[in-house]
Amino acid sequence: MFLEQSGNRIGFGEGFKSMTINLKQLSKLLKLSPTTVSRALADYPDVSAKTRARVKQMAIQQGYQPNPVARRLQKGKTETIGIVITPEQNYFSDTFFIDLLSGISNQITRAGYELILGVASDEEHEMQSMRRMVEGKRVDGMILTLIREQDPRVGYLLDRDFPFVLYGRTRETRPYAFVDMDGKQAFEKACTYLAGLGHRRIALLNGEPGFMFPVGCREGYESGLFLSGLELDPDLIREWKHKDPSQSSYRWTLELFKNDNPPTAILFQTEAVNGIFKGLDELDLQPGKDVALIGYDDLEIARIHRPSLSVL
Amino acid sequence: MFLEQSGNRIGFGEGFKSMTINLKQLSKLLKLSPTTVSRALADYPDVSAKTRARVKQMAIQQGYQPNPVARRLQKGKTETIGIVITPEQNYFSDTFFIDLLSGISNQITRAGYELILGVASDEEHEMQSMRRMVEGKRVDGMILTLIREQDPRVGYLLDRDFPFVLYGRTRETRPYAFVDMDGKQAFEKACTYLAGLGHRRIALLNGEPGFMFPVGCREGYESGLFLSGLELDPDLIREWKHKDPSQSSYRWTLELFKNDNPPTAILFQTEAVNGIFKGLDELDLQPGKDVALIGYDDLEIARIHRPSLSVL
DNA sequence: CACTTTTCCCAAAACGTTTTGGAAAAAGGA
DNA sequence: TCCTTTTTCCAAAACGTTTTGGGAAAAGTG
Repeated sequence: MFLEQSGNRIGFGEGFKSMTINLKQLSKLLKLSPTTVSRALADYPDVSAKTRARVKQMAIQQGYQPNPVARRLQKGKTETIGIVITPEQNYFSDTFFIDLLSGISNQITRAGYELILGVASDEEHEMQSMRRMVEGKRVDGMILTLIREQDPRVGYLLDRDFPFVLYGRTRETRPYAFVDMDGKQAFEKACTYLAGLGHRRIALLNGEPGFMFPVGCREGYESGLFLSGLELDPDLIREWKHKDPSQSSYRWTLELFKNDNPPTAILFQTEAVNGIFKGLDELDLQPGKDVALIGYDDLEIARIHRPSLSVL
Repeated sequence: MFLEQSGNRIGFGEGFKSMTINLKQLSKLLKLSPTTVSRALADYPDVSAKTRARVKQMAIQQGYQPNPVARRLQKGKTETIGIVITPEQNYFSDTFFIDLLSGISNQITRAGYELILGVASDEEHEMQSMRRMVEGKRVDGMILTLIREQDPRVGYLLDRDFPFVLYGRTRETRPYAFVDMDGKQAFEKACTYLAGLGHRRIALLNGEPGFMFPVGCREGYESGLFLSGLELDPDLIREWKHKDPSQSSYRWTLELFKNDNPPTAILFQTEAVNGIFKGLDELDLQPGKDVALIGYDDLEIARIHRPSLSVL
């Protein structure tokens, strides 16, 4: 990567002389006390409609915006939510992740809050980045993603009663807020659907343990088999690696078909799609013809992929 | 997407009763004035080595961390850098983007600063999100990405002397700070390299105008042709759409080979890689054999792709 | 009119730091 | 010893807002 630079060095450190107006200045302009102006803008009932209107108009005219830092100090809230993401995250999806971030950011902005971002390269830094936000009193709440089955962050936050939401789930008995996809239901449906089509050898190319989502997917798979009166065959279950979904699922695909009684269908998370297709290609098997495929997760790559996939 | 929730509603809005210690409390503990404690921690020379040590030890023992909000108010700095990203960004790369974010975040954290994130879905929201940060006095400086050839944000920031750095470049005569890749040099090299191998019909599958990077790439391509004594043939230049690199480059690939005198090599940004391969596949052309390919940008997908690419 | 209630406004305190402008004590110099 | 300099500390102000706790004027009530 070639780097260039133009112009003088720019000092972020010097601070920026705000040319914007102050509450005190605004109140002077209006010949009112700062109290009244503040309360007028906050729609308190103890300021007359007339002055409220006058204040608001002047505020707009002067482009007044209360200094968020001062407000936060007084209110004792940071009006900020923290999120720590991991480069690993990207392997799990392509546009999905940024779409998630986008939704979060929009809602947070709408609420007048701010989203501060930490990027951590491994579990240790994840924890460190989160503690910096929490103990440094930099945020009012945390959003956690890429949750592992055993995730010390959740215990940490619960222990100190710090507000948070999980995107995903973990093994923790105490109640907590989370948002997650129901992999169990999806895989159960997919499984019974395939069985209904006559498939008897349905393979599962699952994520490896460590995160929660493979747990649900496996549960759904097993329950789907059971509901369809099929036996579970451990030889038909394989787990791709988080670090390299493509390679590992490619290898497992090859291996699945070394079986004397090979699968006629494969269930998988979309992370594995590339590897599976590569494997089938090498085995001269036509996806959708020789082998039925059902993927899970609405990832962009699934939409682009050819031949097209059944995505649940 | 199925959503679930567990536990009671958690109110981010109530604020969080900090159980951490205060400067005043700490100073009381030390039987010193807040002034002295503050200055001791900041390594001012007007506090004796002995008390400085005592203060620091107690601070660590009590887990004291100065409240960043209060510090910011007093210092008149937000200690915060803003960045606005676009979902579009994701089409331009896969892990590359998060890697960039990661580097930025790490450096910013190291400096004790914070990174606040805005996600904007289009140009209008990009501007709006940036203005919110700048005029709302929420940041000391901005980082801008996905810069367009004509980018009103740059003028806006220059006009009000607000510190910023561009990741990319724009058409603007005033000096400003930026970081960018030298697409021109890369494409020139690639072009002369191919010409050296004997290629006479080198196609360019470039990004469409609107951003700066296709400009540099095209310049490099043209200069490479010139240096190799080749004529520029407009029929060999095509532009993929930002909105849909895969589809558009797929179509252009097909069209390139409808030419009476088709190309023997293609230069492209890696965004186009999927479309090109799909096109060549359909035309029964072997990449690397029937057509030489050189891609640009160190994207993860290029590493995974099979057959492997020459990536510059 | 005298009293109470309502309306409208404001001065002062508070949030938790850092900076300013000394002041007291200790040390040095003659 | 007396004066100057250095060392070490601190009280008060400041950052820009919101909240607290009234207070004065206006409006209602008998």
